Amino acid sequence: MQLDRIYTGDSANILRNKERFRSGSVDLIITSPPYGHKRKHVYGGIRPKNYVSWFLPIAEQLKRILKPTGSFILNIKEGATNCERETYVIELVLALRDQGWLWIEEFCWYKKNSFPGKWRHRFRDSWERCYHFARQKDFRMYQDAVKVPIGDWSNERFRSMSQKDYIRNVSGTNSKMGRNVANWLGRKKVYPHNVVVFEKEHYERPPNVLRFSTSCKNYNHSAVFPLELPTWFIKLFTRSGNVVLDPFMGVGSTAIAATLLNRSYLGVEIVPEYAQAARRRVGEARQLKKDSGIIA
Amino acid sequence: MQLDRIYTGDSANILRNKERFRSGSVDLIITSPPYGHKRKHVYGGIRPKNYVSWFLPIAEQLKRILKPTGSFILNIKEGATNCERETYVIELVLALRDQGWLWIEEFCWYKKNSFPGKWRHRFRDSWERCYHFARQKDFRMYQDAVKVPIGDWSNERFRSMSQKDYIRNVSGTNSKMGRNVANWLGRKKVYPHNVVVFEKEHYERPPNVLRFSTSCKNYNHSAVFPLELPTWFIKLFTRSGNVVLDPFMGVGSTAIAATLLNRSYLGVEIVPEYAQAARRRVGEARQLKKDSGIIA
DNA sequence: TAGCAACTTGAATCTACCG
DNA sequence: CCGGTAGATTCAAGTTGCT
Repeated sequence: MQLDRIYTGDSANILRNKERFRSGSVDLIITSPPYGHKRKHVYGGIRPKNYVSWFLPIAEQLKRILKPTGSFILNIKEGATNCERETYVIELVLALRDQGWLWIEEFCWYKKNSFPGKWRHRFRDSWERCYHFARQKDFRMYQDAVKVPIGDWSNERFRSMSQKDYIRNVSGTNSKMGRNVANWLGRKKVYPHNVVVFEKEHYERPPNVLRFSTSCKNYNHSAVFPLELPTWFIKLFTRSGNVVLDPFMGVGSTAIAATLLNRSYLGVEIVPEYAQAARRRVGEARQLKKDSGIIA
Repeated sequence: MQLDRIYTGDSANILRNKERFRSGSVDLIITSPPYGHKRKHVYGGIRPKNYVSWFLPIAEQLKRILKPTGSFILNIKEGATNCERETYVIELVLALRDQGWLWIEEFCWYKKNSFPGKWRHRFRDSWERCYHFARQKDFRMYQDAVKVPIGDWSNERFRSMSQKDYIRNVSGTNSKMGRNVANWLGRKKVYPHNVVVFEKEHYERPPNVLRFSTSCKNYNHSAVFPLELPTWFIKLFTRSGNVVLDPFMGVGSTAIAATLLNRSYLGVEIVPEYAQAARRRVGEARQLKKDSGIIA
């Protein structure tokens, strides 16, 4: 099996190739498939009512290719037809469970820069679903990899600790949750919570809500996701040297993120122009990394 | 039918009373029912596997009581069992559609003050679902009532990118939306479809992500939602003098919000102590409004 | 004063093993 | 092989001090 390749073709066919995509060989699948659309000319253009039956055979192959301890991240959002939200996405979740996938989580990707809405009965659609599926309960998850530095507040706060900071404060409900500020003393890194400052930009990243800017450069492709999105999940679910697969690669964000993080990638893209753009962009990213001497 | 009353009792029974809850009499139903729970001591404690069949008869009555042009807002979030998310919430959505409801929208309530936190295979849950259902396509919606000044919108949107970048980005897409935004950049005005013009001011249509903090004063109730949540939906879907129903009233947030906005309310609460607390809190709110001379 | 910034630990459930 | 039990695993509708 060759790594770091982007195949031009239809995932519904090409994923069945057991030499190119060997069973149990991939650590993470992350993808944003074509969404169901009423209008045929939009990218992909699977009809909502056919969506589940179109996706299931592909998911069957993905299950074969994924390592038993791997994860599958599916970025998707149903549209609205005739005033109603489509149901194919939630039907797909139930169908994937029937196929043997475990539905672990639904992350909310809150899109900071969503376009304004223009509908009388509907607001701007400013979030998408990122489903996390796994093959078995003990999938790999590297939570420490997404820790962030503790805030500057801690210096001041820890200097003047009050009596109450040293005792455990339990909530008034019977939830048994509590906090003890003294336990945070000396901590360098913390789990992601609300506002993360990164290169002077503020990103919000509470546990299962992700807030990134949408991509600035969209390469004439209507569904590019920002690098931060695959980056976050690649850090969370893989380690250096692991393999990441995107069966609907588009212009290659997943492959670029994987490359910058020293992971290998595999991709499939049906539109030749997109596949070509993806290969070029990955090459540029690899060069950039080499030039800058970054060893992640 | 008497208005501004909170009945102590079980919604599964009491909503069938056609004198207390007359057919087609309510403009908005907003509620946060007990979630499915494994733990018995938690409020409500309906088992996930029984949830849909428990809820459907109640929803049938809600459909009877709601005006044809009214809306039903359901705040809920599934938990996790044995490493997987429960499926009863998405099954409920499909079942409610079968019952004749239109699924209009799913708002994301992003709890911006949620704790960080993690378990071996899971981060802390920091968002909940707010489903919007309606009986028919032409439900009432007063978007002006929740408008946001356009200044905030442009500031936030362009904080992280230059306007030139934005034009370049947007004009690369084939979407019509892109041209609208590009136009807007040049003229500082947007098509009226994108922006609400109200008293000569331009307002953005809000997104379908709501950012409210969870309530901190819990009144011995483990699941109080913040006043902002019912307030926002009451403004959006009702006018002064309309009637709002909460069949799982808890300590009365919905009734308080309705009172402060000069709407009438109806409520049902099964726990006598909560019902009593709700009546007391509504009375306090009414008094407060009178004292301060606010006429909303 | 408003806003910010941070996990813990008990209990229910699951599983593996033993009688 | 089945059922019961002990040990392991999983999950949680949160607040509040400080600047």
